[in-house]
Amino acid sequence: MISQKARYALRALLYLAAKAGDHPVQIGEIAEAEKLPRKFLEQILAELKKPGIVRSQRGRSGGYSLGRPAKDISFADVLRVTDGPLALSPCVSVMAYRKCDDCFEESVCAIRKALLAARDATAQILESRNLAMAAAQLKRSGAI
Amino acid sequence: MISQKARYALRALLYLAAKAGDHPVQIGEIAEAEKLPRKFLEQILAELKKPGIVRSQRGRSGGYSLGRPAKDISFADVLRVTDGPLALSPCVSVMAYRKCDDCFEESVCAIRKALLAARDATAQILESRNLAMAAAQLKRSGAI
DNA sequence: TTTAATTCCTATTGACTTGATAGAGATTAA
DNA sequence: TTAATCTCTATCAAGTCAATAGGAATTAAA
Repeated sequence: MISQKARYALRALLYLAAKAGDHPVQIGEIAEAEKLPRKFLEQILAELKKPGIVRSQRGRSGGYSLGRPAKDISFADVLRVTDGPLALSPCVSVMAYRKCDDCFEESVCAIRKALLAARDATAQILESRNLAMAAAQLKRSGAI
Repeated sequence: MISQKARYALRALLYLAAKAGDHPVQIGEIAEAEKLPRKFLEQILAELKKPGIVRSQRGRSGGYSLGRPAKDISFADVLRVTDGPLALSPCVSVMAYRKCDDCFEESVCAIRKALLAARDATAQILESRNLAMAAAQLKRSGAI
């Protein structure tokens, strides 16, 4: 299951993607519109800022905007920030590989082989879905 | 990521699948062979017993064996017991559907659509891999 | 120059989950 | 009868999750 943090992040980002104006959006507006806990959202946006998924403008009339085009921000990008690797085991993570603590011999591990296939399938989907697609979907269904 | 419990469960089950004798295997043997914490393994096998993944024989010369043919125990079956639903959100879980707490309108949720596709991809893989395949793999690679 | 509005940073907290450990009870073959 | 096993319940420390809090830094506008 994804974390609450991930849900909040995705909703905030979708809001930014749907708005897509020229000037930044204030955190208060996002929190109110999407009914997100404001202070928690601050932390989340701070994390999203590090890898450049959002960028911020400080001071009066500051706010947040997407760090790059919505079509270049995938669900995988977001979930990796909020929830860590997509993989079901560190030994099959592409972005954050690590040997399992008690692994005997990775190359013959039957568990690993199944988890690797699962990772590839999940990543293929989540990397192919981006914020632009999701925002367009929302518009089509009249939710915005 | 899968839990430690899931790893232990899979290793114990693979041990049973590879052994595949007629009489049950004692928990002490499994724990020692696979280097698993014995008392923790007890709890795990108890959980696997409820849905019939393993069955047990009590008393002297008792032990555990697979509850059905290894080819009929998928990775998905095991992970659902140890780690809960495969889905990334309750609203896309097939085996344990639940509406998200703060969901506005499920049918137009853009997040849900992506997570649903991810679930299907993951489930397709994990339901198609079973203990018999994994055990055969181990034998082929000479690990047993 | 001041002020007000905003993001930024760090600490804290309660509830829950994880990964065990412990010990006694129930069952059964020898 | 006994010894070897599974069964059940309780407990625990450490970590994670989902927030909340308060003030510092920054900037546009008055």
